[in-house]
Amino acid sequence: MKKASVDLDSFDRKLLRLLQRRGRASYVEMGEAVNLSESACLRRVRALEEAGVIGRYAAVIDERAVGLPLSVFVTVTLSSQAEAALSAFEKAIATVREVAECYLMTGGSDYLLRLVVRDVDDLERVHAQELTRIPGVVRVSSSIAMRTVVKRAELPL
Amino acid sequence: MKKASVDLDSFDRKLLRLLQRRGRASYVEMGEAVNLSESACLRRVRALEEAGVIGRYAAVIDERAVGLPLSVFVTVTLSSQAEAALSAFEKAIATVREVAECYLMTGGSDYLLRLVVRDVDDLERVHAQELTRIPGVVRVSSSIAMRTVVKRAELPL
DNA sequence: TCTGAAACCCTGTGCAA
DNA sequence: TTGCACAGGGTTTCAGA
Repeated sequence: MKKASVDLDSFDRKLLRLLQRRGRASYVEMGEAVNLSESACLRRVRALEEAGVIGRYAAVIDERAVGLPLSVFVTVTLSSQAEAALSAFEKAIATVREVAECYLMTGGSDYLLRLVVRDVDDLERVHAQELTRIPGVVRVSSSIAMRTVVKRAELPL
Repeated sequence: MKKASVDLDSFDRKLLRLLQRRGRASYVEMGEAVNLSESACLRRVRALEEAGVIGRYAAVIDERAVGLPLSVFVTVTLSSQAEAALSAFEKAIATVREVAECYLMTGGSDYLLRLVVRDVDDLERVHAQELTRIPGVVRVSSSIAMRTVVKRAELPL
Protein backbone atom coordinates (compact mmCIF):
# COMPACT_ATOMS: atom_id res chain seq x y z
CA MET A 1 0.00 0.00 0.00
CA LYS A 2 1.27 3.36 -1.00
CA LYS A 3 1.63 5.88 1.77
CA ALA A 4 -0.24 9.12 1.38
CA SER A 5 1.97 10.96 3.81
CA VAL A 6 5.49 10.54 5.08
CA ASP A 7 6.50 10.03 8.69
CA LEU A 8 8.50 12.93 10.04
CA ASP A 9 10.38 13.04 13.28
CA SER A 10 10.99 16.19 15.25
CA PHE A 11 14.31 16.90 13.46
CA ASP A 12 12.57 16.72 10.10
CA ARG A 13 9.84 19.04 11.28
CA LYS A 14 12.37 21.53 12.61
CA LEU A 15 14.26 21.43 9.35
CA LEU A 16 11.07 21.93 7.36
CA ARG A 17 10.03 24.85 9.51
CA LEU A 18 13.43 26.46 9.04
CA LEU A 19 13.52 25.80 5.31
CA GLN A 20 10.09 27.30 4.75
CA ARG A 21 11.36 30.58 6.17
CA ARG A 22 14.96 30.37 5.02
CA GLY A 23 15.14 28.20 1.96
CA ARG A 24 18.76 29.04 1.29
CA ALA A 25 19.97 28.26 4.79
CA SER A 26 23.36 26.54 4.76
CA TYR A 27 23.79 23.12 6.35
CA VAL A 28 25.90 24.86 8.97
CA GLU A 29 22.93 27.06 9.86
CA MET A 30 20.54 24.10 9.82
CA GLY A 31 22.85 22.14 12.07
CA GLU A 32 22.91 24.93 14.62
CA ALA A 33 19.14 25.38 14.42
CA VAL A 34 18.23 21.73 14.93
CA ASN A 35 21.25 20.50 16.87
CA LEU A 36 22.62 18.02 14.43
CA SER A 37 25.82 17.87 12.42
CA GLU A 38 25.97 19.40 8.98
CA SER A 39 26.18 16.07 7.24
CA ALA A 40 23.22 14.71 9.17
CA CYS A 41 21.20 17.72 8.02
CA LEU A 42 22.36 17.22 4.48
CA ARG A 43 21.25 13.61 4.51
CA ARG A 44 17.88 14.41 6.03
CA VAL A 45 17.18 17.24 3.62
CA ARG A 46 18.13 14.99 0.71
CA ALA A 47 15.74 12.36 1.98
CA LEU A 48 12.94 14.91 2.29
CA GLU A 49 13.60 16.04 -1.26
CA GLU A 50 13.60 12.50 -2.57
CA ALA A 51 10.43 11.60 -0.71
CA GLY A 52 8.77 14.57 -2.41
CA VAL A 53 8.14 16.38 0.86
CA ILE A 54 10.24 19.25 -0.44
CA GLY A 55 9.17 19.70 -4.04
CA ARG A 56 11.44 22.59 -4.88
CA TYR A 57 12.96 25.74 -3.51
CA ALA A 58 11.66 29.15 -4.49
CA ALA A 59 12.41 32.80 -4.13
CA VAL A 60 9.27 34.37 -2.66
CA ILE A 61 8.51 37.46 -4.67
CA ASP A 62 6.57 40.48 -3.48
CA GLU A 63 3.82 40.72 -6.07
CA ARG A 64 3.32 44.43 -5.50
CA ALA A 65 7.01 45.15 -5.90
CA VAL A 66 6.97 43.67 -9.38
CA GLY A 67 3.84 45.56 -10.42
CA LEU A 68 1.28 42.81 -9.90
CA PRO A 69 -0.65 44.21 -6.94
CA LEU A 70 -4.06 42.71 -7.68
CA SER A 71 -5.13 39.25 -6.52
CA VAL A 72 -8.52 38.34 -7.89
CA PHE A 73 -10.54 35.30 -6.93
CA VAL A 74 -12.61 33.89 -9.72
CA THR A 75 -15.29 31.23 -9.60
CA VAL A 76 -15.84 29.35 -12.82
CA THR A 77 -18.85 27.18 -13.59
CA LEU A 78 -18.84 24.73 -16.46
CA SER A 79 -21.86 23.63 -18.45
CA SER A 80 -21.01 19.98 -17.99
CA GLN A 81 -19.44 17.95 -15.23
CA ALA A 82 -18.41 15.20 -17.60
CA GLU A 83 -14.85 14.02 -17.15
CA ALA A 84 -13.91 15.23 -20.62
CA ALA A 85 -15.26 18.73 -20.01
CA LEU A 86 -13.32 19.03 -16.78
CA SER A 87 -10.03 17.92 -18.23
CA ALA A 88 -10.44 20.17 -21.25
CA PHE A 89 -10.97 23.11 -18.95
CA GLU A 90 -8.02 22.16 -16.76
CA LYS A 91 -5.73 21.85 -19.72
CA ALA A 92 -6.79 25.26 -21.00
CA ILE A 93 -6.57 27.03 -17.66
CA ALA A 94 -3.06 25.71 -17.04
CA THR A 95 -1.81 27.74 -19.98
CA VAL A 96 -3.06 31.06 -18.62
CA ARG A 97 -0.05 32.64 -16.94
CA GLU A 98 -2.11 34.95 -14.75
CA VAL A 99 -3.69 31.96 -13.01
CA ALA A 100 -1.58 31.55 -9.90
CA GLU A 101 -3.75 28.81 -8.46
CA CYS A 102 -6.72 26.75 -9.54
CA TYR A 103 -8.77 24.38 -7.40
CA LEU A 104 -11.59 22.02 -8.21
CA MET A 105 -14.18 22.66 -5.55
CA THR A 106 -16.66 20.24 -4.00
CA GLY A 107 -20.27 20.28 -4.93
CA GLY A 108 -20.34 20.63 -8.68
CA SER A 109 -18.28 21.65 -11.64
CA ASP A 110 -16.92 24.74 -9.99
CA TYR A 111 -13.37 25.92 -10.04
CA LEU A 112 -11.81 28.59 -7.87
CA LEU A 113 -8.92 30.55 -9.34
CA ARG A 114 -6.57 33.14 -7.98
CA LEU A 115 -5.49 35.54 -10.69
CA VAL A 116 -2.48 37.80 -10.36
CA VAL A 117 -2.83 40.93 -12.47
CA ARG A 118 -1.43 44.44 -12.93
CA ASP A 119 -4.67 46.41 -12.72
CA VAL A 120 -8.36 46.25 -13.62
CA ASP A 121 -7.63 46.62 -17.32
CA ASP A 122 -5.40 43.60 -17.10
CA LEU A 123 -8.16 41.78 -15.23
CA GLU A 124 -10.67 42.66 -17.87
CA ARG A 125 -8.34 41.43 -20.56
CA VAL A 126 -7.78 38.07 -18.85
CA HIS A 127 -11.48 37.74 -18.14
CA ALA A 128 -12.66 38.52 -21.65
CA GLN A 129 -9.80 37.17 -23.74
CA GLU A 130 -8.81 34.11 -21.76
CA LEU A 131 -11.37 32.83 -19.30
CA THR A 132 -14.70 33.28 -21.04
CA ARG A 133 -13.25 31.88 -24.26
CA ILE A 134 -12.55 28.48 -22.80
CA PRO A 135 -15.15 26.03 -24.16
CA GLY A 136 -17.71 24.88 -21.61
CA VAL A 137 -17.36 27.92 -19.36
CA VAL A 138 -20.84 29.14 -18.43
CA ARG A 139 -20.26 31.55 -15.60
CA VAL A 140 -17.26 33.55 -14.40
CA SER A 141 -17.51 35.59 -11.24
CA SER A 142 -14.67 37.74 -9.89
CA SER A 143 -13.95 39.22 -6.46
CA ILE A 144 -10.99 41.47 -5.91
CA ALA A 145 -8.77 41.15 -2.86
CA MET A 146 -8.22 44.64 -1.50
CA ARG A 147 -5.47 43.63 0.82
CA THR A 148 -3.49 40.56 1.83
CA VAL A 149 -3.89 40.16 5.57
CA VAL A 150 -1.98 36.92 6.09
CA LYS A 151 0.38 34.98 3.85
CA ARG A 152 1.87 32.41 6.15
CA ALA A 153 5.31 30.99 5.46
CA GLU A 154 4.92 27.87 7.61
CA LEU A 155 2.43 25.05 7.42
CA PRO A 156 0.93 23.83 10.72
CA LEU A 157 3.37 20.92 11.03
CA MET B 1 7.49 59.98 -4.13
CA LYS B 2 7.73 56.38 -3.07
CA LYS B 3 7.68 53.87 -5.85
CA ALA B 4 5.04 51.17 -5.68
CA SER B 5 6.95 48.86 -7.94
CA VAL B 6 10.57 48.43 -8.89
CA ASP B 7 11.98 48.69 -12.40
CA LEU B 8 13.33 45.39 -13.62
CA ASP B 9 15.40 44.82 -16.71
CA SER B 10 15.44 41.61 -18.67
CA PHE B 11 18.33 40.16 -16.62
CA ASP B 12 16.39 40.74 -13.42
CA ARG B 13 13.31 39.14 -14.87
CA LYS B 14 15.30 36.12 -16.02
CA LEU B 15 16.88 35.78 -12.60
CA LEU B 16 13.50 36.04 -10.90
CA ARG B 17 11.99 33.45 -13.17
CA LEU B 18 14.86 31.10 -12.44
CA LEU B 19 14.80 31.72 -8.70
CA GLN B 20 11.07 31.07 -8.46
CA ARG B 21 11.65 27.59 -9.83
CA ARG B 22 15.07 26.93 -8.37
CA GLY B 23 15.52 29.02 -5.27
CA ARG B 24 18.76 27.33 -4.33
CA ALA B 25 20.38 27.77 -7.73
CA SER B 26 24.08 28.58 -7.44
CA TYR B 27 25.47 31.80 -8.87
CA VAL B 28 27.30 29.65 -11.38
CA GLU B 29 23.96 28.26 -12.55
CA MET B 30 22.39 31.71 -12.62
CA GLY B 31 25.28 33.07 -14.63
CA GLU B 32 24.86 30.37 -17.23
CA ALA B 33 21.10 30.83 -17.35
CA VAL B 34 21.14 34.59 -17.84
CA ASN B 35 24.53 35.04 -19.51
CA LEU B 36 26.26 37.10 -16.88
CA SER B 37 29.21 36.45 -14.61
CA GLU B 38 28.67 34.94 -11.19
CA SER B 39 29.51 38.13 -9.39
CA ALA B 40 27.15 40.17 -11.55
CA CYS B 41 24.37 37.74 -10.64
CA LEU B 42 25.28 37.98 -7.00
CA ARG B 43 25.07 41.75 -7.09
CA ARG B 44 21.73 41.77 -8.88
CA VAL B 45 20.20 39.19 -6.58
CA ARG B 46 21.42 41.15 -3.56
CA ALA B 47 19.81 44.28 -4.98
CA LEU B 48 16.53 42.46 -5.56
CA GLU B 49 16.61 41.22 -1.98
CA GLU B 50 17.33 44.67 -0.62
CA ALA B 51 14.62 46.28 -2.72
CA GLY B 52 12.17 43.77 -1.22
CA VAL B 53 11.41 42.15 -4.56
CA ILE B 54 12.68 38.88 -3.14
CA GLY B 55 11.23 38.70 0.35
CA ARG B 56 12.70 35.37 1.34
CA TYR B 57 13.55 31.94 0.04
CA ALA B 58 11.41 28.97 0.88
CA ALA B 59 11.32 25.23 0.56
CA VAL B 60 8.05 24.43 -1.18
CA ILE B 61 6.42 21.62 0.74
CA ASP B 62 3.94 19.12 -0.63
CA GLU B 63 1.01 19.57 1.73
CA ARG B 64 -0.30 16.07 1.07
CA ALA B 65 3.07 14.51 1.78
CA VAL B 66 3.08 15.99 5.27
CA GLY B 67 -0.47 14.91 6.03
CA LEU B 68 -2.27 18.19 5.30
CA PRO B 69 -4.21 17.24 2.18
CA LEU B 70 -7.22 19.51 2.65
CA SER B 71 -7.37 23.10 1.44
CA VAL B 72 -10.54 24.80 2.54
CA PHE B 73 -11.71 28.21 1.43
CA VAL B 74 -13.63 30.10 4.07
CA THR B 75 -15.61 33.31 3.76
CA VAL B 76 -15.96 35.28 6.95
CA THR B 77 -18.44 38.10 7.50
CA LEU B 78 -18.07 40.52 10.38
CA SER B 79 -20.91 42.31 12.13
CA SER B 80 -19.20 45.66 11.78
CA GLN B 81 -16.99 47.23 9.16
CA ALA B 82 -15.53 49.70 11.64
CA GLU B 83 -11.77 50.03 11.48
CA ALA B 84 -11.43 48.65 15.00
CA ALA B 85 -13.50 45.56 14.25
CA LEU B 86 -11.42 44.79 11.18
CA SER B 87 -8.09 45.12 12.91
CA ALA B 88 -9.26 43.06 15.88
CA PHE B 89 -10.27 40.29 13.51
CA GLU B 90 -7.03 40.52 11.57
CA LYS B 91 -4.97 40.31 14.71
CA ALA B 92 -6.90 37.26 15.86
CA ILE B 93 -6.82 35.44 12.54
CA ALA B 94 -3.07 35.92 12.23
CA THR B 95 -2.56 33.67 15.24
CA VAL B 96 -4.43 30.72 13.73
CA ARG B 97 -1.72 28.49 12.28
CA GLU B 98 -4.09 26.66 9.93
CA VAL B 99 -4.80 29.92 8.09
CA ALA B 100 -2.40 29.81 5.17
CA GLU B 101 -3.75 32.97 3.57
CA CYS B 102 -6.25 35.67 4.44
CA TYR B 103 -7.50 38.44 2.15
CA LEU B 104 -9.76 41.40 2.76
CA MET B 105 -12.20 41.35 -0.11
CA THR B 106 -13.93 44.24 -1.83
CA GLY B 107 -17.53 45.03 -1.23
CA GLY B 108 -18.01 44.70 2.50
CA SER B 109 -16.49 43.30 5.63
CA ASP B 110 -15.70 39.99 4.06
CA TYR B 111 -12.55 38.02 4.40
CA LEU B 112 -11.47 35.05 2.35
CA LEU B 113 -9.24 32.48 4.03
CA ARG B 114 -7.45 29.40 2.84
CA LEU B 115 -7.18 26.85 5.60
CA VAL B 116 -4.77 23.94 5.50
CA VAL B 117 -6.01 21.00 7.54
CA ARG B 118 -5.50 17.27 8.08
CA ASP B 119 -9.09 16.09 7.59
CA VAL B 120 -12.70 17.12 8.18
CA ASP B 121 -12.38 16.64 11.93
CA ASP B 122 -9.50 19.06 11.93
CA LEU B 123 -11.59 21.46 9.84
CA GLU B 124 -14.46 21.21 12.26
CA ARG B 125 -12.12 21.90 15.16
CA VAL B 126 -10.65 25.01 13.51
CA HIS B 127 -14.09 26.17 12.50
CA ALA B 128 -15.70 25.73 15.91
CA GLN B 129 -12.78 26.40 18.22
CA GLU B 130 -10.95 29.13 16.37
CA LEU B 131 -12.94 30.94 13.73
CA THR B 132 -16.42 31.29 15.18
CA ARG B 133 -14.95 32.33 18.52
CA ILE B 134 -13.36 35.48 17.17
CA PRO B 135 -15.42 38.47 18.34
CA GLY B 136 -17.42 40.16 15.61
CA VAL B 137 -17.62 37.10 13.37
CA VAL B 138 -21.19 36.70 12.15
CA ARG B 139 -20.97 34.19 9.35
CA VAL B 140 -18.44 31.57 8.37
CA SER B 141 -18.90 29.60 5.18
CA SER B 142 -16.53 26.84 4.03
CA SER B 143 -15.89 25.20 0.67
CA ILE B 144 -13.51 22.31 0.34
CA ALA B 145 -11.04 22.08 -2.52
CA MET B 146 -11.21 18.53 -3.87
CA ARG B 147 -8.09 18.86 -5.94
CA THR B 148 -5.39 21.38 -6.76
CA VAL B 149 -5.40 21.81 -10.51
CA VAL B 150 -2.74 24.52 -10.84
CA LYS B 151 -0.19 25.89 -8.42
CA ARG B 152 2.04 28.01 -10.57
CA ALA B 153 5.65 28.60 -9.58
CA GLU B 154 6.16 31.69 -11.73
CA LEU B 155 4.39 35.02 -11.72
CA PRO B 156 3.50 36.54 -15.12
CA LEU B 157 6.56 38.81 -15.13
C1' DT C 1 28.24 47.93 -13.95
C1' DC C 2 30.74 44.45 -15.82
C1' DT C 3 34.57 40.45 -15.75
C1' DG C 4 38.03 37.64 -13.71
C1' DA C 5 40.96 36.04 -9.98
C1' DA C 6 41.88 35.00 -5.20
C1' DA C 7 40.47 33.83 -0.44
C1' DC C 8 37.31 31.75 2.18
C1' DC C 9 33.46 28.94 3.42
C1' DC C 10 30.27 25.36 2.41
C1' DT C 11 28.98 20.96 0.49
C1' DG C 12 29.20 16.31 0.18
C1' DT C 13 31.77 11.85 0.60
C1' DG C 14 34.26 8.33 3.20
C1' DC C 15 34.90 6.18 7.41
C1' DA C 16 34.41 4.91 12.26
C1' DA C 17 31.16 4.45 15.97
C1' DT D 1 22.09 7.11 11.69
C1' DT D 2 25.34 9.92 13.65
C1' DG D 3 29.81 12.89 13.75
C1' DC D 4 34.27 14.11 11.93
C1' DA D 5 37.61 15.19 8.42
C1' DC D 6 39.06 16.20 3.93
C1' DA D 7 38.72 17.40 -0.98
C1' DG D 8 36.37 19.84 -4.30
C1' DG D 9 33.40 23.43 -5.56
C1' DG D 10 30.71 27.55 -4.68
C1' DT D 11 30.43 32.26 -2.76
C1' DT D 12 32.05 36.69 -2.12
C1' DT D 13 35.32 40.41 -2.36
C1' DC D 14 38.42 43.18 -4.83
C1' DA D 15 40.94 45.19 -8.81
C1' DG D 16 40.78 46.69 -13.41
C1' DA D 17 38.13 47.99 -17.53
